[in-house]
Formats: sequence, C-alpha cells, structure tokens
Amino acid sequence: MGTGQTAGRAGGAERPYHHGDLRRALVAAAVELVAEAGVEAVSVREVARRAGVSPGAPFRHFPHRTALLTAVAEEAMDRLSISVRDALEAAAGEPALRRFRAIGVAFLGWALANPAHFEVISTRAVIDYAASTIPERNAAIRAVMTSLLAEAQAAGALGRQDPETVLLNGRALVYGLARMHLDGQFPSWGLPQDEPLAASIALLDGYIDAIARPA
Amino acid sequence: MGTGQTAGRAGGAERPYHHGDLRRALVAAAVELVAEAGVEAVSVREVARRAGVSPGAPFRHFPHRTALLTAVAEEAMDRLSISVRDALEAAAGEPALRRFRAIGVAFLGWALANPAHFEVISTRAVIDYAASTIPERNAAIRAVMTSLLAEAQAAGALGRQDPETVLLNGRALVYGLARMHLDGQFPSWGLPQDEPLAASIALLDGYIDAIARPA
DNA sequence: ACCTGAACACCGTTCAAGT
DNA sequence: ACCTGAACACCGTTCAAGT
Repeated sequence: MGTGQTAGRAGGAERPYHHGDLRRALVAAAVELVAEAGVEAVSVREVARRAGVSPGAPFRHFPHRTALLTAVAEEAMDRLSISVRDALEAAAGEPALRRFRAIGVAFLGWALANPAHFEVISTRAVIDYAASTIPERNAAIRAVMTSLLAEAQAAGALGRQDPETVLLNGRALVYGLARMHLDGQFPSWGLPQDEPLAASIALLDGYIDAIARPA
Repeated sequence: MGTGQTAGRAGGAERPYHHGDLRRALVAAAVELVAEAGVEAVSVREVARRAGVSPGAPFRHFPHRTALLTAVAEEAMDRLSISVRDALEAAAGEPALRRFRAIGVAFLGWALANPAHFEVISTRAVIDYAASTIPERNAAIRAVMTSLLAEAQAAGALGRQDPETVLLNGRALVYGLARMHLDGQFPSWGLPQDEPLAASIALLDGYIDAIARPA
C-alpha cells in the first residue's frame, strides 16, 4: 500500500489525490457543499481543502469560482432533466395536458427537495448561465412542453389561451412557486412550509384547470 | 464654517459626517451601491468608505452586513408599495379585476425597472426576510388583492377558479416573471430582453383572461 | 455616545518554484 | 502537466483606545 502511483483514468483512486481526477473531485466536493450548506458556503478554498489540495490548485481546472459553480449547476441540471424524463415516462399513456402537468410536478418536486441546487441552476449572480449547458437543457424541456401543448390543442383540450401563453405562464408559475419557496416566502402567503409540494401541486392543478377547455 | 458641531436631529449636515446621521448615510450609500452594481457589490467596508467613515463604524449601527441590506430592502419595499398604491389610485374607477391586474402591472414595472432592488427584497440569502417589515408590507398588498378578488367574484367576473387559487397563482406568476428576468432567463424562453415589461404584461393579461368568466 | 484603527480569520486569485 | 505555498488585495467582524 502506498507506492504513490495512480493511473490517470481507470483504477480505484483511494486516499488523497496527488494526481487523480481532480476536476471531478472538486465538482463532487462543491456539489456536497451546496447540498449541505447552500451556495454561499461554497468557497474555492474549502472545496480545495475537501479535495485535499492546495488553495491554488482548483484554478488549474476552473478559471474562477463562478466556473466551478457552473459545473455544479450543470450536474444539477442533469439530475433535474432526468427527473423530468422519468416523470414523462411514468405518464406515457396519459393525455397531453396530463403529461404537461407531469413536467411541472417533476420540476416542483425536484426544486422543493433540492432548494440549494435549484438556486444554483437558476441564479444569474452565481453561475455563468448563458455560457452553460443549462439553456440548451431548458430548450429541450421547453420543446417537449411546446409539442405537448400542440397535441393538447389539436385534441381540443385547451381553452381560449394560445399555447405559447399557456407555456410561458405555466413555466413562470412553476418557477415562481419554486422561488417563493426557496426565498422563504411561503409563510407570508399563507402557504404551508411543511407540505410545500402538495400546496404547489394544488396550485398548478388550479392553473391547468383554468387553461383547459371546460368539461 | 467648520466649528465642528452639528445638531443630532435637524439642521443641514454638510461635508463629511463625523457625528451626523450615520445610519441614514450608510443606508443611502448601500442603496446607491445596489442600484449601481448589484447586491453582491455591497460590502460593509465600501459602504463605510462612501460614508467617509472607518471600516468598523457601521457595526455600531448594524450588527452585520445582512442587517444593513435588510434596511436597504425595507426602503426598497417602501418604494414598491408606493408604486402599487399609485397604480391603484390611477385605476380607481375600474372593475375589481382590472384593479387586480393593475397591482400586477405595477409590481412588474417596478421589479423590471429596479432588478437589483427587487433582488434585495426577494432573496432570503441576502436579507433577514422574516425579521424585516417586508412580510407585513406584503400582507397589506395581499389583503388588497384578496378583497379585489372577492369583489370580482361577487360581481360574477371570475370563472371556475376559487379566489385564493387565483390570488396565489397570480402572485407566483408575476414573481416568477420578475425572477426569470432578473435571472437572465428571458432569452432562453424566447422572451424579448429589450421589451421585457410589455411581454410580461401580455402574459399577465393572458392569465387574467384565463381566470375571468368567459364574456 | 460614537468613532478610529489595528487586529484576526477568512476570501479569490496569481505566480514563481517544485515534482 | 499538474500541484505547492507564499503573496496580494480584498472581505466581515471585534475590540481596545481615543474624542
């Protein structure tokens, strides 16, 4: 044990990393820190400490703190995308408007369960949003929503609203709810802190009902 | 000039403040900084510098940076409240649902025109939201919205949705739009960066139309 | 009563020097 | 090619000492 030579790619890197896959280790440490103590708790130095490396080392892999957090955000966005995909698979047989709803429910479920990660993928002040892969991930989800609403409209399931308005208002609603929760505003709007997801889904259902064609 | 004695209350405090109303000067400097360069640019030391005072002086008036920013947020919230009040006065003669809409328009107008101040009053990570006067200001606006929706319902202006759902979804929608704008997400949702207010109001109108009783 | 100025324990970031 | 460790210019916050 301890001949101090580790392969760069495969193999089981144990103990400290003097050579290992530092980039990945840094992102992993940052992801942990975000979950444990929120975005503001992520300092490059603390991440370096957790990776067992000197304070300057991370700058070999990320030009600045924002770039590190952007990598964290991209990983978080991947998880959100998977959540949405799973929800769509689970709702595969249902009408288009129900599948549209399922995306909202998945988003709310993920955002309320992972507030700090939701903050990272959302907040401009924290990451380089435009330069990240997040907009394209978003675009993919948006495209699914658009086609679901087109399908719903073709089936006569929509009311008076045009699909684009339904899409954007739905997105803003769900994003707004997730943000209100994150920003600690549920109490001041009479929403329960204990069952935030149930309350949020009930509101989403109210919205869906408002834009659906009357039965 | 310069006999170095300034009254604590009235009088015209000129030049530096060696004694003056430092608390107010600190808040004013912080408000300026927020507008100029955003929340993250507000450091206690920079605020002290702008007020012409030593780095430790602010801590005589605010226990921590968060308390200073909370004072900034309360001032910002006052301005937002005035904006809403003015909009309600301007819409005095109109039907309840139009006055409900006017509150949303005023909120959007203020938030999009003052993104950094909107961030300060909204973000939990930045201020002590619960301990501030902001929740009560919010409650006042919420109370007006509630009574407007009750009035709208009594007049038969609402569709199937119950007023509480209409209220909370309306709030989440408008908050979500303001946040999406602040977080730089308008482009990735196909919304114009140049005319964000017009686009947001159009969406709000779509929502109002969806919850209104069909004509 | 309020402010100064030095101090402490942190930051992000850079850069020579090491391996 | 990648990492160390010292350095720089910042922070928030505390606290003796000054007026």
